[in-house]
Amino acid sequence: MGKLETSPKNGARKSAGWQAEKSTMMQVAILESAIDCFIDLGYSNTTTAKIAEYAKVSRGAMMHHFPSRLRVLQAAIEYLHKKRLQEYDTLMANIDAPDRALSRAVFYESVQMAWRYANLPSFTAYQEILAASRTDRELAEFMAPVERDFENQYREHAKSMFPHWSDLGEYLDLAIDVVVFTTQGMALSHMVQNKEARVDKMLNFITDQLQLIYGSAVSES
Amino acid sequence: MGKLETSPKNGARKSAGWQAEKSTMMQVAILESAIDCFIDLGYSNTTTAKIAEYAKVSRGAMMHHFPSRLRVLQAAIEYLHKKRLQEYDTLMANIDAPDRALSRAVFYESVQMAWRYANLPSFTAYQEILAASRTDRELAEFMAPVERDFENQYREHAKSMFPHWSDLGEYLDLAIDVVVFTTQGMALSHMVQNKEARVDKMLNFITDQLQLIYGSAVSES
DNA sequence: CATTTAAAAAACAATCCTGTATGTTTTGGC
DNA sequence: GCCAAAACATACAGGATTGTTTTTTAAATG
Repeated sequence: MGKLETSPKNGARKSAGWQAEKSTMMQVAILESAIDCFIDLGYSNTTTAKIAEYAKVSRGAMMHHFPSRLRVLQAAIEYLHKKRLQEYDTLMANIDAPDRALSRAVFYESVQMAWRYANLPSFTAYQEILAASRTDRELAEFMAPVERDFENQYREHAKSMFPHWSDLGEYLDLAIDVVVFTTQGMALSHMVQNKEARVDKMLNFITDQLQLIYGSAVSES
Repeated sequence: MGKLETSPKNGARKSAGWQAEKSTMMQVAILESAIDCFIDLGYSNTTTAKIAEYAKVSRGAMMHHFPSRLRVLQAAIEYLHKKRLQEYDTLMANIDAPDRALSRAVFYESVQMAWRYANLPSFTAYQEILAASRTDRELAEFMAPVERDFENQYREHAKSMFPHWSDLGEYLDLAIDVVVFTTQGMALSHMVQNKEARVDKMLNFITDQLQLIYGSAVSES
C-alpha cells in the first residue's frame, strides 16, 4: 500500500544510478517524515515505527538505511538544519530593500521575516529537539555546533544586510538579540490569549526599538 | 532504605490525625519529586518508577494515593502552579519601591525580578509541561486555565504595582508583553554563547524601553 | 487483645519500543 | 536467463512502562 516507487520509471528504465537514486529518495522521505513526527508527535514520541509509517516504508527498510534510532534522528537533525539555513536565506532574500537605506520599512520587513521564520514548521521541529536536548546530554552535544551555526548565520546576514551599522560597534548585536529573543519568546508562547493582536503590537514596537538602537549607534560614532 | 517516617514520632505518639498527616506528607513528597523529575529528566521521561524513586517511596505506595500516572502528573502540575504563583508574589514583593515612584531603578528591579523568575527551577519544570502540551491534547486542555491564571496574575500585579500607569490605557499591556516575551525567549535559549553578557545588556535595554513606553503613555494622556 | 480496615510492597500481565536475526524480493552485472 | 549482492519485509528477543492484582504490614477501633 503506497510504496514510493516499486519499479523503474518507463522513461529511465535501467538507468545507471537507478538503485542509488531510489535509495536516496527513500532516505529523504524518511528524514522528512522524522521531522513531521517531531512536529506532530513531539521529539520523544517520535518512534522508529512512527517514522516508517509516515514515510510509507517498512520499519525494516528504514533500519537498513539507518541502523539505529539515534542515527535516524541525527540524520534528520542535520537535514533539518540545512533546510532551516536555506529557508532563512530565502525569507531574508525577499526583503525589499533596494537602496540599502535603513528606513523603517526595511527594519519592519526584517522583523516580520524573523517572525515568519519563527512560525515555520521547521522552527517548531527544531524547538522540539532543542527542548529535548536540555535533558539529553548526547543530543545536547550534537546540537551545540548546530546552534553555533545558526547564530553565525544570524550575525553574518545582519552584517551583510546592514554593512554601515555593523561598522558602528556592538549595537548591532543588541539589535539582533532583541529580535531573536522576542520572536522566540512569542513563538513559544502557544497558549497566550489574543496572540495575533499582541504579536502585531510587539513587532511594531521592536521595529521602533531597532531604529532607536541604530540611532544610538550613529550618534556615538 | 530511607523511608519517610516508619512510625509515629515519640512526641506525637498516637496523635489523632497521625495517619492522615503522614499520608499528606507523602503526597507532597511525591508531587515535589514529580516536579524534580520534570527538571532532571524532562516531562516524557518522568515515569512513575522514577517519581517513586525520587520520593523514596515504593511505586505501589504511590499508586495507592494516585491511581494512574496522569493523576500524579495533574496533581503535580496543580501543585507547581500554586508554588509558582507564590514564588512570583514573593519575588515581586521584594522590589524596593518605597515611594511608588516610577523611577528607572524600580523598572530595572522589576525587570530583574522577571528574569529571576524565569530562572527558577519551577519555571523550567513548567516549560517542560508546556512544551509537552503542544502535542498532547489532554494535557493542553488541562493547562489552558492554568496559563490563563498566570496571565491574569501578571496583569493584576502590574496594575497594582503601577496604578497610575494602568489608568493610561493599553500601553501597560505592551510593557508586560515586552518583559514576558523577552525573558521567556532568553530563558529558553539554553545554548547561546555569551549568555550572561547578552542577557545583562538586554535587561538594561528592556528597562529603557519600559521608561519609553511609559513616557508615551503619559504624553498621550 | 483481637479484629477490621487502610496503607504499603511485591508480583504479575499487557503493551510498546528497540535492536537483531532471518527470510524474501529486487537490482545490477555477466 | 542466472547469480551475487543489495534492498526490503517479517519475526523475534529483551527491556521498559503502565495499570492491576495479590500479599504483607501497619494502624485504628471495639
